[in-house]
Amino acid sequence: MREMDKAFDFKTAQTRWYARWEAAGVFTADRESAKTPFSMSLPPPNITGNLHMGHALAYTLPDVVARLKRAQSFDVCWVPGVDHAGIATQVIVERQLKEEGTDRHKLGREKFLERIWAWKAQNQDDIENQLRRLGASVDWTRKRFTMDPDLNRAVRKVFVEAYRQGRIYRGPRMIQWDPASQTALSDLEVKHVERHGHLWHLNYPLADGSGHITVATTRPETMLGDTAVAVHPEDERYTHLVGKLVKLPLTDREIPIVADAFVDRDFGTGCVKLTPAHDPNDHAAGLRLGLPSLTVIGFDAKMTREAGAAYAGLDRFECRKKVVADLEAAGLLAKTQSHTSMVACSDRTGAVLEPLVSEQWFMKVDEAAKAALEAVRDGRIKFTPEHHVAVWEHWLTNIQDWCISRQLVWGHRIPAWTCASCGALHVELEAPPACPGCSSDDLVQDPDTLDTWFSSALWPFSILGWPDETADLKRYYPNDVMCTSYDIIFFWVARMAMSGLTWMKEIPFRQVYFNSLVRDEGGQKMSKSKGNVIDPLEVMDEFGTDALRFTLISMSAPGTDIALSRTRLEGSRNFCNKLWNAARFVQMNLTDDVTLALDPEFGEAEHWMKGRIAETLKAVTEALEHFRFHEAADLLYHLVWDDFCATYIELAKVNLTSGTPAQKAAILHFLDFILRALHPLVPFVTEEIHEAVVADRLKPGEPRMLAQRAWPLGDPLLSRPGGDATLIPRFQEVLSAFLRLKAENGVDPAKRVPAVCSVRELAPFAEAFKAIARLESLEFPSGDLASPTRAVAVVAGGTAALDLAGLKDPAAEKAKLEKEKEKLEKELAGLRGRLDNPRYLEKAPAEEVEKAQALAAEKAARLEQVRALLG
RNA sequence: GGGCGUAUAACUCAGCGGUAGAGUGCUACCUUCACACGGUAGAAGUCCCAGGUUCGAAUCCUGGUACGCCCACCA
Repeated sequence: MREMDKAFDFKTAQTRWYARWEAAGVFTADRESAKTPFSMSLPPPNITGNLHMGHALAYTLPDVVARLKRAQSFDVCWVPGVDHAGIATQVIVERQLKEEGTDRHKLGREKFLERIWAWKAQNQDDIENQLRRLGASVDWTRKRFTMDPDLNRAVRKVFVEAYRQGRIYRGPRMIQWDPASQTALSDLEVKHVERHGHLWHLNYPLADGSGHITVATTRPETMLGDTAVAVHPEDERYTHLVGKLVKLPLTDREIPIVADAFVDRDFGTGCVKLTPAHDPNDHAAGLRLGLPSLTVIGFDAKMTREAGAAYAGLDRFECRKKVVADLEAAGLLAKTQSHTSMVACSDRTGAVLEPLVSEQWFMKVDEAAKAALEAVRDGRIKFTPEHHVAVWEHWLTNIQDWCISRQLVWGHRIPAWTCASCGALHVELEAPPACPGCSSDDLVQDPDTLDTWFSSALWPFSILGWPDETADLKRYYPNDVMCTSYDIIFFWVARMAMSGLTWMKEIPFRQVYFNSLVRDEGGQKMSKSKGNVIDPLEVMDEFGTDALRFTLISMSAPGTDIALSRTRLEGSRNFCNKLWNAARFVQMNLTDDVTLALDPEFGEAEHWMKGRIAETLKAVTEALEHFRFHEAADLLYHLVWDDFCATYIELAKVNLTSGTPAQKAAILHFLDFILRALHPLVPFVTEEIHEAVVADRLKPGEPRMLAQRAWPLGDPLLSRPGGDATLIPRFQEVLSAFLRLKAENGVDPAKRVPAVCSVRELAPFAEAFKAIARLESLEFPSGDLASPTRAVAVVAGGTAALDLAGLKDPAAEKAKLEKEKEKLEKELAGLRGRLDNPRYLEKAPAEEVEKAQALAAEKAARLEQVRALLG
């Protein structure tokens, strides 16, 4: 048996074990198994980067669940994978090309794609290895990439079916255009950012020369594309002008003044310029009123020829300056106000978006949204924490059609072909050899790709082999649990629900657990620009993976964000080390004949420890099954530190060093229970200890690796009858009293003094008292212990005292007793107040009253002792 | 403009109807034969404010206040 080091060396442990688990197939699901299946899908990380702290949390929590379920004898299928991350990936590779002095247009579509695939291969390996370092117990034999050929087949299948059903359509519509990445975006990819700008008041002269009308705008450059000015139909200030024409400044056009109820009379001047080509509101109004649309800004965010010779080719923001200057020069700038507004920006590139009309593909989602709403309302899908339901309801009831086409190269290519000769559009699973209409073979595939989330939406079933009816699909769909971050509830969770219900006719998962967001020590969101990012890879190097996991788990109270701090990480590392050293101490004292096959011998301490483990295991199981990870971590922390290390091992030291094999077997069993209970949370340190201490002492037939051992809840040993559960807490109180008396009287803790105690039931613990509190002797006499040389403390059921002779500090003792008396009197007064209230006695549950009475009796007894000692 | 969340010890957070808790930090002491990534003892809280429900409220309700987040086309 290997000797254990003085401190837990996590670096070697965490590289050794994952490879062994994986090689032994511990994480491989078995579709032939007779066990009950339990399935999850890993939210696929983007191939664009390293694991960040959000991933660490989002993958640790389901790993706890997976390891628990595996131990509870479920056939766990947790499928991992990575996401191609359309825009993000393309932006990164394009940036690399730029550094090399080239770009994707020079390279050409095919070469560019090759380049991205090569980059992807490297990154995928990296991120997969980072997942392994984290300990994520996923089934690598089933790993997927969102652009794998069979996932592409699923995407094409959905696209073609949806098109045939009329759920997918193509058409010119106003979309949000990102000039930086040169693609359309969906509404979800738009972030509204507060920007300080101006509100310019512009005078538009009336064509008949009878004055002017003043409009207010934040985007003066768009005035070059105005096709009307709108006022509210009931705005008396302007009704007389409706129908008149104004002369649009800086152009030679005349445009009408129209009335529409969408105008807010109280904003600006109450007159709004209408630019149907460049504003979603104006676009809608233009359609309502039959106004022409004039595109003055192009896809490159530069002004078009339509903007006029003076402005064509200018960047939109340059043009803004020029338009303002020109209007001012013409005396038409009435006022410039500073103004703060929410500007639509790309979530990905940060660029200011341009609303533009263009030909795009859209998906109708109203029906699917209803189904998804229904599934949550009727409880088929449950959310933890539940408050996310409100957000879900709001978004899905106001959902708009989804713009799914992207003008990107990296992604699933849209399976649509246009005939170059007859112009017919064909949406097919495979490229048609010739146009079914005119037989021309000159078919051109749509160059666009699909929104990344289109393939993500199919993830829970596409990874199991859909559209084929595979055995995996039958067994593992729907998933039991989906653990993910709430910031992608719309992007991903809602869309998975909608597509699952549409294509599988069945929910994709029964339970969604939304994990928290990880923030920095001060509660700030981590971001590169703030420089407060804590890198999980570095944390794993410095504190160990187990410490990182334990910290995240212990801070994962549902519904609150996590402020990750160094001190918490240190605390978790210390905890792992504490466990390690307790195990090391046990191991040092075990002889080869001590095994888990021995029938252990229980004394009072063992009965108590057994009870503590049994209670804790029950509570931990309950907590984990309800996603109260922090509660499980807290319970186990105290079980290990307070109960096992501080109390039990101290009491068992005699047995441990000189006991019989049967007595030592009890200790071994307890350590074994603790390792099994902690393994889902801190797999590396527990496996390492298991190897060093337990693996050679297992019962015949038990798996040698902890990762394969069973969850210990319900083990017969934990319900062995016997023992007085109150004895150990009373022992602890008396022990603590002895130690305190030494401290209070300024006695060196190492000085051995004679002691007495009136609680005679504790006599069997005399040796433990003497060893731990370092007493010279300990008697359990009957009668009054008080004496001038004794320092006395009141404990439950009696008194405990040290014979200090000249060392006693009477003043300190008196002060202490006075303080205790005050406290007891106050507590007793509170209890009496309650118990003397007839309405309390009448209305409170009997159980409560009894508890209060017992407590009052105990306090009264103590108070009496204290008073007696004070004389 | 809507919606959600959070306010508890110096810090970070649990608890959420029946004697105020943890970790870290702080003070004093301890090189006790598993662990100084340790041990012992201790100090430390009008549980944001104001009302209400209740025998009883940090916990439930109402209204404030302060932060944080999400959604939304007011030019």
